[in-house]
Amino acid sequence: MTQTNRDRNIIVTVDVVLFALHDKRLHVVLTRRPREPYAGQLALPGGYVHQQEDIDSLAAAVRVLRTKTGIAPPYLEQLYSFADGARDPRGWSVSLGYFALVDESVLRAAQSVEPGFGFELFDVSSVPRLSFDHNRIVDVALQRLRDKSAYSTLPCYLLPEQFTFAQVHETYEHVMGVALDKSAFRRKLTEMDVLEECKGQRVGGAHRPAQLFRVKTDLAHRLRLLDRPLAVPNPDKTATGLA
Amino acid sequence: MTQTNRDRNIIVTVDVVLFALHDKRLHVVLTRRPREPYAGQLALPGGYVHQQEDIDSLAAAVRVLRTKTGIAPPYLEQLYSFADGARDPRGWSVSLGYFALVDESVLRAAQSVEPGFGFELFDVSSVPRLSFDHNRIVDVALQRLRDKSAYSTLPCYLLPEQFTFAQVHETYEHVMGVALDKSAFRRKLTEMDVLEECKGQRVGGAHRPAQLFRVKTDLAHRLRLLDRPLAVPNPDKTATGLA
DNA sequence: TCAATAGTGTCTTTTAGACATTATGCT
DNA sequence: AGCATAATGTCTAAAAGACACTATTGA
Repeated sequence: MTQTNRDRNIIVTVDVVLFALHDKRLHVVLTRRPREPYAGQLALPGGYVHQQEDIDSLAAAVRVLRTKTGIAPPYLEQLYSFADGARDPRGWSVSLGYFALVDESVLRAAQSVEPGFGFELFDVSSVPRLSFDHNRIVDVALQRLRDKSAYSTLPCYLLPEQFTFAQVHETYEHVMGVALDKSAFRRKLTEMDVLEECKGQRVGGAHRPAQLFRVKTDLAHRLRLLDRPLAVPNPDKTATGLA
Repeated sequence: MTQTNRDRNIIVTVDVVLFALHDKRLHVVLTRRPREPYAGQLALPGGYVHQQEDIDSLAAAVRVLRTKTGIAPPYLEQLYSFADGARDPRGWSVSLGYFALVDESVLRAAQSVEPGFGFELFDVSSVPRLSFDHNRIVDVALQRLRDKSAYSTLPCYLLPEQFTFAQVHETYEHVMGVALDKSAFRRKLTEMDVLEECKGQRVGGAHRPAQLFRVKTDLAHRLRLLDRPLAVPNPDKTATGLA
């Protein structure tokens, strides 16, 4: 009933699945492991919980992400915990999984600041084999992101501060992997009253310029839930390039 | 970057929030702590992960629940992980939180088998002060149960194998804390095609007997998600006795 | 004036909310 | 018979789905 002496320490880490859009496709941020096990292999940014520094697991996730990638994401939430005796060759271990979203520009800023460390971006539809059970963690995160996007403003965290309606629309389509009716989508977002116009306009080439929006300041950095999920069209219409 | 020697072991436990209906109200199963810290105080059924016995955290939750309460719930899922340096006086700790649902009859069976151990049932609307951060864990579990009930067949796990339509209806109302239109609710469940008739009837007193149903066998013990949440009526109609 | 994208309008279909009505058994 | 609960039907209102249409710019 009590913890016996023959039990080694249980390893406790945090691992973060950080998503961003790149080339209109959802990508994951990965790092190379600096040491054994899996030295040199790709893995999620992660590391041990430091009892002295980290007041809780969220703080640990923030610290690890900052240390390994230089990124401080505006959205970071606990995903799931992966805990068993087989996922780490060193013994029974717990990974406190987090998932995070950033706008691509934040990535570029971070990458230039710390050129030695570095991280790599991978399209979620072609993530290579990762260390430990990190492929599974990515899968769970992807699932969660897709599910939650259907009934929340979560995908807005993948956008820069100002964006056009077309961009939000596109972002939802890329994240959810389906085509969404432009009109219905706009109606929904308008009724929900989550966006506000920026008075500046912007041209998308040689055509009619689009209105810029931002997430309403009073609910910026607050996730807004829908009363029902976004309607997904009936048959097999899929967003460009995604299934 | 690596785990230093001055770090004590991180404590890793599982704690289970087990819900059941009793007297038409949602209750939580609590136990008394056999030793320090909080000896004799109420707490969630929980305990250390045993590296030798538990292949993963789910197995640990099952074992702990069986050991402490004699109950093997049909529904058990990971809830959230609570991990910080302050929740346990012994040091930095991780609680892998699970939440579970059972039909009341399972409780009665367990309680009579093991009269020494025992657990206590508390109405969720009047849970006393608990050990550690267990009140918070209960709150999170309640929230999750309510949220998930709105778009799934989760509350069916609170019912016995056979039940009437009125019982499912009532159960949803008690769990969600709102009155649901009987007709619309029935329509929804019928369209979803999750229930099947049992050929036996049953009397509810001196009146027309109700048809008994069970969850369709092909999806028994499988959670079924709705494409949209259950409609909650417009204004302030609340279920009997709940807000 | 044309190409190309932004943004709006409108019709149809579906689903939900409200509530009336019928059904069935017991005493 | 009459009551109490079970079960169904119907009307209305509100969303969603589909898609056509208008608007606005630069070339």
